[in-house]
Amino acid sequence: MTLSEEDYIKAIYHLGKGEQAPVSTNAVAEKMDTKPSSVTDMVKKLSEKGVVNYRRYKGVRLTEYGLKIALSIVRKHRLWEVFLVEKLHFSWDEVHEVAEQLEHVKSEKLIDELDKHLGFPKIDPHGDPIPSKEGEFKKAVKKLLSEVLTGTNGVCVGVKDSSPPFLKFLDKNNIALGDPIIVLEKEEFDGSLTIKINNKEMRISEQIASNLFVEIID
Amino acid sequence: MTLSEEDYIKAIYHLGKGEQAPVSTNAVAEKMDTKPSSVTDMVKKLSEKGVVNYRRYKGVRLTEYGLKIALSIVRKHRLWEVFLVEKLHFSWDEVHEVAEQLEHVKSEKLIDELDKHLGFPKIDPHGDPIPSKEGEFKKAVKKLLSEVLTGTNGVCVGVKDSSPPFLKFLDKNNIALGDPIIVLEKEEFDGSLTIKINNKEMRISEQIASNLFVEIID
DNA sequence: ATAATATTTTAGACAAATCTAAAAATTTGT
DNA sequence: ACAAATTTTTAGATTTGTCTAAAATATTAT
Repeated sequence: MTLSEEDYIKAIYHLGKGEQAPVSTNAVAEKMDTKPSSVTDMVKKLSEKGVVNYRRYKGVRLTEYGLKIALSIVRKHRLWEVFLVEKLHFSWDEVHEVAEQLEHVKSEKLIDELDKHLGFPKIDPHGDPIPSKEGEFKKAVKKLLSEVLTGTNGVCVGVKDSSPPFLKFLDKNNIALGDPIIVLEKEEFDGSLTIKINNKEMRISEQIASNLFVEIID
Repeated sequence: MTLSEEDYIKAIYHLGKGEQAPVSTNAVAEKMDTKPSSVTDMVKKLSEKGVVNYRRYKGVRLTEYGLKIALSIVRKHRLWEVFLVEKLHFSWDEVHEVAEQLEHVKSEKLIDELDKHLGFPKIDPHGDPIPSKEGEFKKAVKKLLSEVLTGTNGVCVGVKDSSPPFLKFLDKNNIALGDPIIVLEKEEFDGSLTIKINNKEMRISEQIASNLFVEIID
Protein backbone atom coordinates (compact mmCIF):
# COMPACT_ATOMS: atom_id res chain seq x y z
CA MET A 1 0.00 0.00 0.00
CA THR A 2 1.25 3.47 -0.84
CA LEU A 3 1.04 6.44 1.51
CA SER A 4 -1.85 7.83 -0.43
CA GLU A 5 -3.77 4.58 -0.52
CA GLU A 6 -3.39 4.21 3.23
CA ASP A 7 -4.74 7.71 3.77
CA TYR A 8 -7.81 6.94 1.68
CA ILE A 9 -8.41 3.68 3.52
CA LYS A 10 -8.24 5.46 6.84
CA ALA A 11 -10.58 8.21 5.69
CA ILE A 12 -13.13 5.70 4.43
CA TYR A 13 -12.86 3.79 7.69
CA HIS A 14 -13.45 6.85 9.85
CA LEU A 15 -16.32 8.10 7.73
CA GLY A 16 -17.87 4.63 7.78
CA LYS A 17 -18.39 4.90 11.56
CA GLY A 18 -17.61 1.40 12.68
CA GLU A 19 -17.38 0.24 9.06
CA GLN A 20 -20.62 -0.70 7.36
CA ALA A 21 -22.29 2.38 5.89
CA PRO A 22 -21.27 3.26 2.33
CA VAL A 23 -19.38 6.54 2.16
CA SER A 24 -19.96 9.20 -0.46
CA THR A 25 -17.30 10.42 -2.83
CA ASN A 26 -17.84 13.98 -1.70
CA ALA A 27 -17.42 13.10 1.96
CA VAL A 28 -14.10 11.42 1.27
CA ALA A 29 -12.98 14.36 -0.84
CA GLU A 30 -13.78 16.81 1.90
CA LYS A 31 -12.07 14.79 4.61
CA MET A 32 -8.95 14.34 2.51
CA ASP A 33 -8.95 17.92 1.28
CA THR A 34 -8.97 16.85 -2.34
CA LYS A 35 -11.38 16.83 -5.28
CA PRO A 36 -14.20 14.32 -5.82
CA SER A 37 -12.75 13.31 -9.17
CA SER A 38 -9.50 12.31 -7.49
CA VAL A 39 -11.48 10.20 -5.05
CA THR A 40 -13.26 8.42 -7.87
CA ASP A 41 -9.92 7.54 -9.46
CA MET A 42 -8.40 6.24 -6.26
CA VAL A 43 -11.48 4.33 -5.25
CA LYS A 44 -11.45 2.49 -8.56
CA LYS A 45 -7.88 1.46 -7.93
CA LEU A 46 -8.63 0.32 -4.39
CA SER A 47 -11.59 -1.62 -5.72
CA GLU A 48 -9.37 -3.51 -8.18
CA LYS A 49 -7.07 -4.37 -5.30
CA GLY A 50 -9.96 -5.80 -3.29
CA VAL A 51 -9.74 -3.19 -0.56
CA VAL A 52 -13.16 -1.63 -1.10
CA ASN A 53 -16.49 -2.42 -2.71
CA TYR A 54 -17.48 0.25 -5.14
CA ARG A 55 -20.37 0.76 -7.50
CA ARG A 56 -20.46 4.02 -9.38
CA TYR A 57 -22.71 6.69 -7.98
CA LYS A 58 -23.39 4.42 -5.02
CA GLY A 59 -20.49 5.19 -2.69
CA VAL A 60 -17.73 3.02 -1.31
CA ARG A 61 -17.32 0.52 1.57
CA LEU A 62 -14.30 -1.28 2.95
CA THR A 63 -14.11 -5.00 2.30
CA GLU A 64 -13.12 -7.32 5.13
CA TYR A 65 -9.58 -7.13 3.83
CA GLY A 66 -9.77 -3.33 3.68
CA LEU A 67 -11.08 -3.19 7.22
CA LYS A 68 -8.11 -5.20 8.41
CA ILE A 69 -5.76 -2.72 6.80
CA ALA A 70 -7.67 0.21 8.26
CA LEU A 71 -7.52 -1.25 11.75
CA SER A 72 -3.80 -1.87 11.52
CA ILE A 73 -3.27 1.75 10.54
CA VAL A 74 -5.48 2.96 13.38
CA ARG A 75 -3.59 0.69 15.75
CA LYS A 76 -0.29 2.18 14.68
CA HIS A 77 -1.58 5.71 14.85
CA ARG A 78 -2.91 5.33 18.38
CA LEU A 79 0.11 3.46 19.73
CA TRP A 80 2.35 6.23 18.45
CA GLU A 81 0.09 8.78 20.11
CA VAL A 82 0.51 7.00 23.42
CA PHE A 83 4.27 6.93 22.89
CA LEU A 84 4.42 10.64 22.15
CA VAL A 85 2.40 11.57 25.22
CA GLU A 86 3.81 9.09 27.72
CA LYS A 87 7.45 8.94 26.69
CA LEU A 88 8.15 12.17 24.85
CA HIS A 89 6.01 14.60 26.84
CA PHE A 90 3.79 15.75 24.00
CA SER A 91 0.44 17.15 25.06
CA TRP A 92 -2.60 15.32 23.78
CA ASP A 93 -3.39 18.00 21.21
CA GLU A 94 0.08 18.03 19.64
CA VAL A 95 0.30 14.36 18.79
CA HIS A 96 -2.01 14.02 15.84
CA GLU A 97 0.05 15.35 12.98
CA VAL A 98 3.19 13.52 14.07
CA ALA A 99 1.32 10.25 14.55
CA GLU A 100 -0.12 10.81 11.09
CA GLN A 101 3.38 10.43 9.73
CA LEU A 102 4.57 7.67 12.04
CA GLU A 103 1.56 5.47 11.28
CA HIS A 104 2.91 4.82 7.78
CA VAL A 105 6.18 3.26 8.89
CA LYS A 106 6.23 -0.38 7.88
CA SER A 107 7.62 -2.92 10.35
CA GLU A 108 5.65 -5.50 12.24
CA LYS A 109 8.37 -5.91 14.82
CA LEU A 110 8.43 -2.16 15.40
CA ILE A 111 4.76 -2.07 16.35
CA ASP A 112 4.87 -5.23 18.44
CA GLU A 113 7.82 -3.92 20.41
CA LEU A 114 6.35 -0.46 20.74
CA ASP A 115 3.17 -2.02 22.13
CA LYS A 116 5.25 -3.95 24.67
CA HIS A 117 7.36 -0.88 25.53
CA LEU A 118 4.18 1.03 26.32
CA GLY A 119 2.73 -1.77 28.45
CA PHE A 120 0.05 -2.87 25.98
CA PRO A 121 -2.20 0.18 26.32
CA LYS A 122 -5.87 -0.24 25.43
CA ILE A 123 -6.70 3.42 24.98
CA ASP A 124 -5.04 6.41 23.38
CA PRO A 125 -4.58 9.92 24.78
CA HIS A 126 -7.86 11.04 23.22
CA GLY A 127 -9.74 8.21 24.91
CA ASP A 128 -10.11 6.14 21.77
CA PRO A 129 -9.54 2.38 21.96
CA ILE A 130 -6.48 0.76 20.39
CA PRO A 131 -7.24 -2.24 18.15
CA SER A 132 -5.34 -5.43 18.97
CA LYS A 133 -2.91 -6.95 16.51
CA GLU A 134 -5.77 -9.12 15.30
CA GLY A 135 -7.94 -6.10 14.67
CA GLU A 136 -10.27 -6.48 17.62
CA PHE A 137 -11.11 -3.75 20.01
CA LYS A 138 -13.50 -2.82 22.68
CA LYS A 139 -15.81 0.11 22.27
CA ALA A 140 -15.16 3.18 24.34
CA VAL A 141 -17.96 4.04 26.78
CA LYS A 142 -18.71 7.36 28.42
CA LYS A 143 -19.35 7.26 32.16
CA LEU A 144 -19.34 9.60 35.11
CA LEU A 145 -16.04 9.42 36.92
CA SER A 146 -17.93 8.55 40.10
CA GLU A 147 -19.24 5.37 38.48
CA VAL A 148 -16.06 3.69 37.30
CA LEU A 149 -14.18 0.95 39.10
CA THR A 150 -10.92 1.43 40.96
CA GLY A 151 -7.99 0.92 38.63
CA THR A 152 -9.77 2.15 35.55
CA ASN A 153 -7.89 4.01 32.84
CA GLY A 154 -9.80 6.67 31.00
CA VAL A 155 -9.79 10.09 29.48
CA CYS A 156 -11.76 13.19 30.45
CA VAL A 157 -14.26 13.89 27.73
CA GLY A 158 -16.88 16.19 29.19
CA VAL A 159 -18.67 17.77 32.13
CA LYS A 160 -22.21 17.32 33.37
CA ASP A 161 -22.26 20.58 35.26
CA SER A 162 -20.85 23.34 33.12
CA SER A 163 -21.30 26.16 35.61
CA PRO A 164 -18.45 28.70 35.85
CA PRO A 165 -17.44 27.68 39.40
CA PHE A 166 -17.00 24.05 38.33
CA LEU A 167 -15.10 24.94 35.18
CA LYS A 168 -12.91 27.29 37.20
CA PHE A 169 -12.20 24.46 39.63
CA LEU A 170 -11.10 22.19 36.80
CA ASP A 171 -8.95 24.91 35.35
CA LYS A 172 -7.30 25.68 38.67
CA ASN A 173 -6.49 22.02 39.13
CA ASN A 174 -5.15 21.62 35.63
CA ILE A 175 -7.81 19.20 34.54
CA ALA A 176 -8.65 19.62 30.88
CA LEU A 177 -10.71 17.68 28.37
CA GLY A 178 -8.55 15.07 26.77
CA ASP A 179 -6.43 14.46 29.84
CA PRO A 180 -5.75 10.79 30.61
CA ILE A 181 -6.84 9.78 34.07
CA ILE A 182 -6.48 6.75 36.34
CA VAL A 183 -8.62 5.99 39.38
CA LEU A 184 -6.23 4.81 42.06
CA GLU A 185 -8.51 4.51 45.08
CA LYS A 186 -12.08 5.08 46.19
CA GLU A 187 -12.82 6.13 49.72
CA GLU A 188 -15.92 4.34 50.93
CA PHE A 189 -16.63 6.79 53.70
CA ASP A 190 -17.25 9.90 51.60
CA GLY A 191 -17.04 8.62 48.03
CA SER A 192 -13.97 10.71 47.33
CA LEU A 193 -11.40 9.46 44.83
CA THR A 194 -7.66 9.44 44.51
CA ILE A 195 -6.81 9.87 40.87
CA LYS A 196 -3.73 10.30 38.79
CA ILE A 197 -4.06 12.93 36.14
CA ASN A 198 -1.26 14.40 34.07
CA ASN A 199 1.10 12.20 36.08
CA LYS A 200 0.08 13.98 39.27
CA GLU A 201 -1.86 12.31 42.07
CA MET A 202 -4.74 14.19 43.59
CA ARG A 203 -7.84 13.61 45.66
CA ILE A 204 -11.23 14.82 44.51
CA SER A 205 -14.62 14.81 46.18
CA GLU A 206 -17.60 12.73 45.13
CA GLN A 207 -19.31 15.92 43.99
CA ILE A 208 -16.58 16.65 41.50
CA ALA A 209 -16.41 13.04 40.32
CA SER A 210 -20.11 12.91 39.64
CA ASN A 211 -19.88 15.88 37.29
CA LEU A 212 -17.00 14.74 35.16
CA PHE A 213 -17.48 12.40 32.21
CA VAL A 214 -14.69 10.02 31.31
CA GLU A 215 -14.37 7.69 28.39
CA ILE A 216 -13.24 4.20 29.33
CA ILE A 217 -12.89 0.79 27.76
CA ASP A 218 -15.82 -1.35 28.72
CA MET B 1 12.00 18.38 0.80
CA THR B 2 10.31 15.30 -0.61
CA LEU B 3 11.18 11.75 0.44
CA SER B 4 13.09 11.25 -2.74
CA GLU B 5 15.05 14.47 -2.46
CA GLU B 6 16.06 13.57 1.08
CA ASP B 7 17.28 10.18 -0.08
CA TYR B 8 19.44 11.75 -2.77
CA ILE B 9 20.88 14.28 -0.33
CA LYS B 10 21.79 11.52 2.08
CA ALA B 11 23.40 9.43 -0.67
CA ILE B 12 25.49 12.38 -1.89
CA TYR B 13 26.52 13.08 1.69
CA HIS B 14 27.64 9.53 2.36
CA LEU B 15 29.48 9.23 -0.94
CA GLY B 16 31.17 12.57 -0.32
CA LYS B 17 32.99 11.14 2.71
CA GLY B 18 32.88 14.02 5.12
CA GLU B 19 31.46 16.28 2.39
CA GLN B 20 33.93 17.94 0.05
CA ALA B 21 34.74 15.60 -2.85
CA PRO B 22 32.45 15.86 -5.87
CA VAL B 23 30.40 12.71 -6.41
CA SER B 24 29.83 11.10 -9.80
CA THR B 25 26.41 10.55 -11.28
CA ASN B 26 27.11 6.85 -11.65
CA ALA B 27 28.11 6.47 -8.02
CA VAL B 28 24.88 8.06 -6.85
CA ALA B 29 22.87 5.91 -9.25
CA GLU B 30 24.47 2.76 -7.94
CA LYS B 31 24.00 3.69 -4.29
CA MET B 32 20.36 4.57 -4.85
CA ASP B 33 19.69 1.60 -7.07
CA THR B 34 18.46 3.77 -9.89
CA LYS B 35 19.63 4.88 -13.36
CA PRO B 36 22.20 7.61 -14.04
CA SER B 37 19.68 9.54 -16.11
CA SER B 38 17.36 9.77 -13.13
CA VAL B 39 20.21 11.09 -11.04
CA THR B 40 20.94 13.80 -13.57
CA ASP B 41 17.34 14.95 -13.47
CA MET B 42 17.16 15.05 -9.70
CA VAL B 43 20.53 16.71 -9.32
CA LYS B 44 19.40 19.51 -11.60
CA LYS B 45 16.38 20.06 -9.43
CA LEU B 46 18.44 20.04 -6.23
CA SER B 47 20.83 22.48 -7.83
CA GLU B 48 18.00 24.91 -8.56
CA LYS B 49 16.96 24.66 -4.94
CA GLY B 50 20.45 25.54 -3.75
CA VAL B 51 21.08 22.17 -2.13
CA VAL B 52 23.98 21.08 -4.35
CA ASN B 53 26.52 22.57 -6.72
CA TYR B 54 26.37 20.88 -10.05
CA ARG B 55 28.18 21.36 -13.37
CA ARG B 56 27.35 18.89 -16.07
CA TYR B 57 29.80 16.05 -16.55
CA LYS B 58 31.65 17.31 -13.45
CA GLY B 59 29.78 15.65 -10.62
CA VAL B 60 27.84 17.06 -7.70
CA ARG B 61 28.65 18.43 -4.23
CA LEU B 62 26.46 19.51 -1.33
CA THR B 63 26.30 23.24 -0.63
CA GLU B 64 26.56 24.42 2.96
CA TYR B 65 22.77 24.44 3.03
CA GLY B 66 22.65 20.92 1.60
CA LEU B 67 25.14 19.72 4.18
CA LYS B 68 22.93 21.06 6.95
CA ILE B 69 20.01 19.10 5.59
CA ALA B 70 22.11 15.96 5.23
CA LEU B 71 23.33 16.19 8.82
CA SER B 72 19.83 16.64 10.14
CA ILE B 73 18.74 13.50 8.30
CA VAL B 74 21.74 11.56 9.59
CA ARG B 75 20.99 12.80 13.10
CA LYS B 76 17.42 11.56 12.88
CA HIS B 77 18.47 8.23 11.41
CA ARG B 78 21.00 7.53 14.14
CA LEU B 79 18.80 8.67 17.01
CA TRP B 80 16.07 6.33 15.79
CA GLU B 81 18.63 3.53 15.60
CA VAL B 82 19.54 4.10 19.23
CA PHE B 83 15.86 4.10 20.14
CA LEU B 84 15.22 0.84 18.34
CA VAL B 85 18.15 -0.93 20.00
CA GLU B 86 17.89 0.53 23.50
CA LYS B 87 14.15 0.77 23.97
CA LEU B 88 12.63 -1.72 21.56
CA HIS B 89 15.19 -4.53 21.74
CA PHE B 90 16.14 -4.55 18.09
CA SER B 91 19.56 -6.00 17.34
CA TRP B 92 22.04 -3.67 15.68
CA ASP B 93 21.66 -5.32 12.28
CA GLU B 94 17.86 -5.04 12.19
CA VAL B 95 17.60 -1.32 12.71
CA HIS B 96 18.68 0.12 9.41
CA GLU B 97 15.65 -0.32 7.22
CA VAL B 98 13.25 0.83 9.91
CA ALA B 99 15.38 3.89 10.72
CA GLU B 100 15.42 4.57 6.99
CA GLN B 101 11.68 5.16 7.20
CA LEU B 102 11.61 6.94 10.55
CA GLU B 103 14.26 9.45 9.51
CA HIS B 104 11.80 11.11 7.15
CA VAL B 105 9.24 12.01 9.81
CA LYS B 106 9.06 15.78 10.13
CA SER B 107 8.81 17.28 13.61
CA GLU B 108 11.49 19.22 15.39
CA LYS B 109 9.93 18.58 18.77
CA LEU B 110 9.85 14.86 18.07
CA ILE B 111 13.60 14.69 17.54
CA ASP B 112 14.45 16.99 20.44
CA GLU B 113 12.34 14.94 22.81
CA LEU B 114 13.61 11.66 21.43
CA ASP B 115 17.16 12.87 21.99
CA LYS B 116 16.28 13.73 25.60
CA HIS B 117 14.43 10.43 26.11
CA LEU B 118 17.56 8.57 25.03
CA GLY B 119 19.86 10.60 27.27
CA PHE B 120 21.53 12.60 24.49
CA PRO B 121 23.54 9.75 23.00
CA LYS B 122 26.65 10.66 21.03
CA ILE B 123 27.03 7.39 19.14
CA ASP B 124 24.69 5.01 17.35
CA PRO B 125 24.57 1.19 17.59
CA HIS B 126 27.00 0.86 14.69
CA GLY B 127 29.52 3.10 16.42
CA ASP B 128 28.85 6.11 14.21
CA PRO B 129 28.64 9.54 15.80
CA ILE B 130 25.34 11.41 16.08
CA PRO B 131 25.43 15.01 14.83
CA SER B 132 24.16 17.64 17.27
CA LYS B 133 21.09 19.73 16.48
CA GLU B 134 23.46 22.37 15.11
CA GLY B 135 25.07 19.83 12.80
CA GLU B 136 28.33 19.38 14.67
CA PHE B 137 29.77 16.06 15.56
CA LYS B 138 32.89 14.42 16.76
CA LYS B 139 34.73 11.95 14.64
CA ALA B 140 34.68 8.33 15.63
CA VAL B 141 38.07 6.91 16.57
CA LYS B 142 39.22 3.31 16.69
CA LYS B 143 41.05 2.24 19.82
CA LEU B 144 41.94 -0.93 21.64
CA LEU B 145 39.43 -1.63 24.35
CA SER B 146 42.29 -1.70 26.85
CA GLU B 147 43.10 1.93 26.09
CA VAL B 148 39.79 3.63 26.62
CA LEU B 149 38.68 5.46 29.77
CA THR B 150 36.20 4.12 32.29
CA GLY B 151 32.66 5.11 31.33
CA THR B 152 33.32 5.14 27.62
CA ASN B 153 30.58 4.10 25.21
CA GLY B 154 31.71 2.39 22.08
CA VAL B 155 31.08 -0.34 19.58
CA CYS B 156 33.16 -3.43 18.76
CA VAL B 157 34.59 -2.96 15.32
CA GLY B 158 37.48 -5.39 15.00
CA VAL B 159 40.08 -7.68 16.47
CA LYS B 160 43.85 -7.38 16.61
CA ASP B 161 44.45 -11.05 17.17
CA SER B 162 42.32 -13.09 14.80
CA SER B 163 43.47 -16.51 15.91
CA PRO B 164 40.82 -19.23 16.20
CA PRO B 165 41.05 -19.51 20.01
CA PHE B 166 40.40 -15.79 20.41
CA LEU B 167 37.53 -15.76 17.93
CA LYS B 168 36.08 -18.81 19.63
CA PHE B 169 36.28 -17.01 22.95
CA LEU B 170 34.36 -14.03 21.55
CA ASP B 171 31.78 -16.30 20.04
CA LYS B 172 31.30 -18.25 23.26
CA ASN B 173 30.78 -15.02 25.16
CA ASN B 174 28.38 -13.62 22.60
CA ILE B 175 30.62 -10.77 21.61
CA ALA B 176 30.18 -9.89 17.96
CA LEU B 177 31.32 -7.06 15.73
CA GLY B 178 28.84 -4.25 15.89
CA ASP B 179 27.89 -4.85 19.50
CA PRO B 180 27.62 -1.73 21.63
CA ILE B 181 29.83 -1.82 24.68
CA ILE B 182 30.31 0.26 27.83
CA VAL B 183 33.36 0.16 30.10
CA LEU B 184 32.04 0.18 33.64
CA GLU B 185 35.17 -0.34 35.68
CA LYS B 186 38.89 -0.92 35.30
CA GLU B 187 40.73 -3.03 37.85
CA GLU B 188 44.11 -1.46 38.53
CA PHE B 189 45.64 -4.62 39.92
CA ASP B 190 45.42 -6.81 36.82
CA GLY B 191 44.10 -4.46 34.16
CA SER B 192 40.88 -6.44 33.82
CA LEU B 193 37.66 -4.66 32.84
CA THR B 194 34.03 -4.85 33.78
CA ILE B 195 32.01 -4.13 30.67
CA LYS B 196 28.41 -4.11 29.68
CA ILE B 197 27.78 -5.68 26.35
CA ASN B 198 24.40 -6.62 24.93
CA ASN B 199 22.91 -5.42 28.19
CA LYS B 200 24.87 -8.05 30.09
CA GLU B 201 27.67 -7.24 32.50
CA MET B 202 30.83 -9.28 32.30
CA ARG B 203 34.46 -9.15 33.34
CA ILE B 204 37.23 -9.62 30.81
CA SER B 205 40.99 -9.87 31.22
CA GLU B 206 43.52 -7.31 30.03
CA GLN B 207 44.65 -9.79 27.39
CA ILE B 208 41.25 -9.89 25.82
CA ALA B 209 40.79 -6.13 26.04
CA SER B 210 44.07 -5.47 24.29
CA ASN B 211 43.00 -7.51 21.29
CA LEU B 212 39.59 -5.97 20.72
CA PHE B 213 39.15 -2.76 18.73
CA VAL B 214 36.30 -0.46 19.63
CA GLU B 215 35.09 2.67 17.94
CA ILE B 216 34.49 5.56 20.30
CA ILE B 217 33.80 9.27 20.20
CA ASP B 218 37.01 11.17 20.84
C1' DA C 1 -43.72 13.68 -12.99
C1' DT C 2 -40.60 16.61 -14.29
C1' DA C 3 -37.64 20.52 -13.83
C1' DA C 4 -34.02 22.30 -11.02
C1' DT C 5 -30.25 21.18 -8.13
C1' DA C 6 -26.65 18.50 -6.38
C1' DT C 7 -23.48 14.75 -6.77
C1' DT C 8 -20.49 11.81 -9.23
C1' DT C 9 -17.99 10.32 -13.15
C1' DT C 10 -15.39 10.84 -17.42
C1' DA C 11 -12.02 12.84 -20.42
C1' DG C 12 -8.03 15.10 -20.96
C1' DA C 13 -4.07 17.64 -18.90
C1' DC C 14 -0.23 18.20 -15.58
C1' DA C 15 3.75 17.57 -12.20
C1' DA C 16 7.02 14.40 -9.98
C1' DA C 17 10.04 10.77 -10.40
C1' DT C 18 11.35 7.33 -13.01
C1' DC C 19 12.86 4.60 -17.37
C1' DT C 20 15.04 3.44 -22.24
C1' DA C 21 17.65 4.55 -26.13
C1' DA C 22 20.48 7.56 -28.43
C1' DA C 23 23.62 11.57 -28.47
C1' DA C 24 27.34 14.22 -26.32
C1' DA C 25 31.28 14.84 -23.46
C1' DT C 26 35.03 12.96 -20.98
C1' DT C 27 38.65 9.72 -19.97
C1' DT C 28 41.91 6.11 -21.24
C1' DG C 29 45.24 3.43 -23.80
C1' DT C 30 48.66 3.30 -26.96
C1' DA D 1 47.14 12.90 -30.16
C1' DC D 2 43.47 10.40 -31.37
C1' DA D 3 40.59 6.28 -31.49
C1' DA D 4 38.12 3.40 -28.29
C1' DA D 5 35.78 2.92 -24.16
C1' DT D 6 33.31 4.91 -20.52
C1' DT D 7 30.43 8.20 -18.35
C1' DT D 8 26.94 11.54 -18.54
C1' DT D 9 23.24 13.96 -20.55
C1' DT D 10 19.21 14.62 -23.49
C1' DA D 11 14.85 13.44 -25.51
C1' DG D 12 10.84 11.24 -25.19
C1' DA D 13 7.81 7.81 -22.80
C1' DT D 14 5.59 5.90 -18.44
C1' DT D 15 3.35 5.74 -13.83
C1' DT D 16 1.08 7.77 -9.86
C1' DG D 17 -1.75 10.95 -8.02
C1' DT D 18 -3.71 15.02 -8.83
C1' DC D 19 -6.59 18.78 -11.26
C1' DT D 20 -10.38 21.28 -14.32
C1' DA D 21 -14.26 21.29 -17.13
C1' DA D 22 -17.87 19.00 -19.05
C1' DA D 23 -21.08 15.09 -19.16
C1' DA D 24 -23.84 11.69 -16.73
C1' DT D 25 -26.57 10.26 -12.97
C1' DA D 26 -29.15 10.88 -8.79
C1' DT D 27 -31.95 13.67 -5.62
C1' DT D 28 -35.29 17.25 -4.41
C1' DA D 29 -38.95 20.28 -4.65
C1' DT D 30 -43.08 21.62 -6.51
